[in-house]
Amino acid sequence: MVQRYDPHTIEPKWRARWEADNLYHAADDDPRPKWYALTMFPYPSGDLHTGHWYAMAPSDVAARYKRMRGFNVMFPMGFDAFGLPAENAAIKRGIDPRDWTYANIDRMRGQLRLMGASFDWERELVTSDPDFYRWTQWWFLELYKHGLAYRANAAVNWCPGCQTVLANEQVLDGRCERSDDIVERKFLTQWFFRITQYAEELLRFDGIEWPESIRTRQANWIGRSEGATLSFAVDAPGIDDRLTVFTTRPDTVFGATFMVLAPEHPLVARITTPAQRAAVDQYIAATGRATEIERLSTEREKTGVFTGAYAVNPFNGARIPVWIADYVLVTYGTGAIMAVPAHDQRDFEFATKFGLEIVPVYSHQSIDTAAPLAAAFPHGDRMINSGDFDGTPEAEASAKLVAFAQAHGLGESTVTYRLRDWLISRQRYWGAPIPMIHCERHGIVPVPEDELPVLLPEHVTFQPTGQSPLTEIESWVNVPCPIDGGPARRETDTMDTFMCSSWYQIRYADPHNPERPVSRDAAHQWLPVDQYTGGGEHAVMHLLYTRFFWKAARDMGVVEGDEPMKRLFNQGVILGPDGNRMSKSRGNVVAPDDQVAKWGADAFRCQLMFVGPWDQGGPYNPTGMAGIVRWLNRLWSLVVEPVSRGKAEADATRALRRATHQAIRATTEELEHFRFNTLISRLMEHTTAMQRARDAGAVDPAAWDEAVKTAVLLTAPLAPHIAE
RNA sequence: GCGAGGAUGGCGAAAUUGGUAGACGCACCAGCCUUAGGAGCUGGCGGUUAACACCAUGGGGGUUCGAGUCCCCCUCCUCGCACCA
Repeated sequence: MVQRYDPHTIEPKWRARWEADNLYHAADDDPRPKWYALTMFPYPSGDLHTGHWYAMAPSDVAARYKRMRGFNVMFPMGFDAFGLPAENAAIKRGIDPRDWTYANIDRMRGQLRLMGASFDWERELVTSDPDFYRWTQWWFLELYKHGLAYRANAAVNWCPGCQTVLANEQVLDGRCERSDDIVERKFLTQWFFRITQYAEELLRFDGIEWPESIRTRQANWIGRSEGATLSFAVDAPGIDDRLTVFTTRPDTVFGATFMVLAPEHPLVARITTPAQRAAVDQYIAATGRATEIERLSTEREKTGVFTGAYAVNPFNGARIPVWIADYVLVTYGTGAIMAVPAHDQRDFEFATKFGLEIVPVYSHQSIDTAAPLAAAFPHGDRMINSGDFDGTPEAEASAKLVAFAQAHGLGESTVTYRLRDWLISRQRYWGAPIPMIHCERHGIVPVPEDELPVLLPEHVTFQPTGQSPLTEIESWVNVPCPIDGGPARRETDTMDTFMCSSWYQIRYADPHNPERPVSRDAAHQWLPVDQYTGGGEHAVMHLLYTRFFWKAARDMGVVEGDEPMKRLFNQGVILGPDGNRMSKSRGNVVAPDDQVAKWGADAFRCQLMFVGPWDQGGPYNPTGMAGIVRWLNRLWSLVVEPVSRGKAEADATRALRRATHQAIRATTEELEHFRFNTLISRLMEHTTAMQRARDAGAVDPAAWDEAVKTAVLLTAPLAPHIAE
């Protein structure tokens, strides 16, 4: 009696066997070449959803493929366990964030096992374990030692919903990336990482294969801009400050007819004249209330106020008014601009509205520069109204102007970046405490390394007050100063959870090391990641932070090489059958556990991969499951049921062998490029070819055995249980 | 506004460097089988047509012996970025 294909019998059986055999543990001393395959680890939200399967199952296929190709594959899994939802659960339902998180992890661990993925569970890590965050804190101290962590007062993004500050990368369209609340601007003293020190290097992607879209988004985010800083004297009695501006168009400096400072610019208070003070103060108050969204709206009409002060254009001695306006951002360049209304549309609109002078400094073949301009024209032919520079063609103008400025001490060529330093303080409880101590006598003192980890206290009360809940715990906050034992206080902010995910892939190489975050040997053996897979939504957050972190770690001598992940693949987003994002409120959720209970893990894995190209995502097709199940059934029958072996037609044998070898070739090709949908279709064709051979009468034993063996091997990465 | 990607049957999608458009699968239709099932098997399935044949890859032009693929224009969709001086 031949057994029928029954995933519910074979799947648990083989998963238990793999675990008992420790089959997928990647040993450090394995002589085969290593392959580090990594899929982004999940946040323990409580339930493993189809999105997780869509990200992880194909990653597992790729990892299994590499294993079959003779690599010593490490494919680890863990949990990105710090973060706000745990704390929100605590506030909402009175559950301890720790209990909530670890209960979720227990549940998700079980759900992950259903996938039949070849995870190396011996290397599992949980970022909220003291064994892990001890090293997160260690990195903080190292960064501090190397001048890459500092505390500063700055304009920061404040999320009123989350009651904490956010990094620039975590603000999307003026809203909190997590809670969607409109972000406010505040001036606070916070901890930063000096990611800008690596801006130039982060723009290079040498030696790594990352998607063009991610590279472009990172490059745009870093926003390198070449130009010059020019220095203008303030023409006011008793004030000898100079106003420094950044411009990409130093060649238009003779057309600078006024200046504009950001309302928050530190010189505003000093240069404002008594007559203008009231208007200026009112304007600053108004813009302070405006949200980032309102301020950045392109449609919005320009606003601004005259400070009463004047500056002197160092190139032509012109006395030009100094205004403040919120279209100038304090966070970019020097927070001040020279306004050239003839050649910059924003300045043009401002000048037109407030009746300021407009002086073109370029001739233009189709514009009458003597008549009033209808709009700014950014590019022209030759310089005019520019003294000795008149007649210079635009292509040569900037270099000439900068050389002049440099020679006369008026300015210099400068590169500016849009990228800001990474703000990592969070006024929240459920994160790794920043290992710093504030002492009245010694200032900021790092916690000595041998006192790590700074443990998160337990049994905390949660009231989102805008301050870390840790502030309330006097017994934790008050500590002796490490220098003289005198009274001091702990830093009560915790670290951005993106800090944990910036280095987790390093820890997987040596997850239980009590001495170091990673040993030299383990780092050398396993790092960097050979193939990283995950969502592209992290383009300018996690994927940028981890590159920065790696480069810093390299410069500390902890890791080798310039990049943390050699190859990156971004899968698409799997949607509900109705084409919308899966959500309980829409009722379009496909739950992996249900699918496994119904069809088996192999079928669900294959169906997710069969719906379309992996990087494209798209709606899940529940009816399509029938095709996958039919295929697995046909495959099973062909392999386990007896066939008539004997003298086959030469043509039939040849056709079978041809189909088998085409399948081998196609599988290799498709797997190398993550084309799982077409891979499955090729395997289906092979299955059909086998059926045809079997139904034609007797099969050639050698060709048949080869076809069976091949079908099983080629299917193994995709549907590991049935293949086993 | 700028940038990138996309538009192929009823549906998801295939299609090296230009070379039989629609592989594979779903759904559907017909038939077979059966203790009638969310089962299995066989065949059909872009459109018009009795057939021959013709038409067909968002729309319009072009290059070419030959275009889903290359070039130009247009429409729509998706995703980034967006007062960055």
